[in-house]
Amino acid sequence: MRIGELAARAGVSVRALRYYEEQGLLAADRSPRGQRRYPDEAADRVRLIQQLYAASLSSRTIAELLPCVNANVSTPESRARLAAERDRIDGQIAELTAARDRLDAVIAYSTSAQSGCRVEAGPATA
Amino acid sequence: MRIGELAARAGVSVRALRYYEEQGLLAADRSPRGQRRYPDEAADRVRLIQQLYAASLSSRTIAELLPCVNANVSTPESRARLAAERDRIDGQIAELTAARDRLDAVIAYSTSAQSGCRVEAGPATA
DNA sequence: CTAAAAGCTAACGTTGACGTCAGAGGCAAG
DNA sequence: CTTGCCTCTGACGTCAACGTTAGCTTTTAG
Repeated sequence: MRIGELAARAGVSVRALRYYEEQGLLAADRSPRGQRRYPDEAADRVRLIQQLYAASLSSRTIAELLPCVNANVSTPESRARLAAERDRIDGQIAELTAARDRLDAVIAYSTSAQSGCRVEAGPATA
Repeated sequence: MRIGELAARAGVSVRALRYYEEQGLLAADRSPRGQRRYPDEAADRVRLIQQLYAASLSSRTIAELLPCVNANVSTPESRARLAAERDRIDGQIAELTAARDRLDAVIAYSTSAQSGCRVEAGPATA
C-alpha cells in the first residue's frame, strides 16, 4: 500500500510516517518512480511505534531496541536494555497511579469543600 | 525559606520554581527587597505539581484545576474537569500497561531469537 | 488529455517546560 | 569593605515529534 493508506489504517499522519522512516523506525520499499510502498504488516508496526512513544520512549531508543528495524540481532545488551525500559514503564505506571490517587484526593476535597479553600455559599448557580 | 532551599527540598531547579510562579501554579511572598519567600508547605505543592506534570497535565490545566492556587472555588465544571483528567490518567495507565505487555512480548521473542522477526499485535490495543 | 488527488524532497514553524546566559543587585562573614 | 554566594528580571536557546508550506512529479478519475 502507499503512504496515505497506511496513514489512514494506522491512524497517524503521512508526515509522521515519513518521520518514522527518517528516524530509522520504519522501512519502506520504493516504486520505480520513488513512491513508498508498504506491506500490510506495516500498520501493525506503526501501532507498536505509537505505543512505545506513548510509553515515553524516544525515537532513538525505539530504533535501538526494535529487533527487526535494522536487521538487528538479539544481544545480551539489547535484551538488558529492553528489560530496563520495561521496568521504567512499570515505574511510570506507579507514578501515574500515585498521581491519579492524589487527584482523587483533590476531587474528594473539592467535593466536600473544606477549610483553607473557600467555596462561595452563594445562591444556586445554573 | 528562599527559592534555592525550596528547589533543593523539592528536587527541582530554581528556574522551574520561577516558571511555576509565572504559570500561576505556585504563589510566593516577597521580602522587602523582592526576594521570594516560601512556607514549608510549598515543597509539598511542588511535588504535587511534578506529579501532575508526570501525568501529562499541562501548566494551564493544572492552574485551572488546583483549587486553592488562586483562591479558586469548587464549581460543578471544575469537578467535572478533575474527574475527566482522572479518567484520562486511567486511560494512560491502560496504554502503558499495554505497551509494557507488548514490550514483554518483544523480550520473549528476542530471547528466543530466531529468523523472521515479527512481533504480533495481540488483542485490541486502544 | 486534462485536472484533481496523492506523493516527493527540502526546509522552516510550533509547542511546552524548562536551561542558560547577561547584567545588576542583595546578604552574611571575615 | 569586599569577597562570594544567592537572587532578581529579562530574554534567547533547546529538544522532540511532528505541522505546514513551497514547488514539483506521479498516479488516478473522467
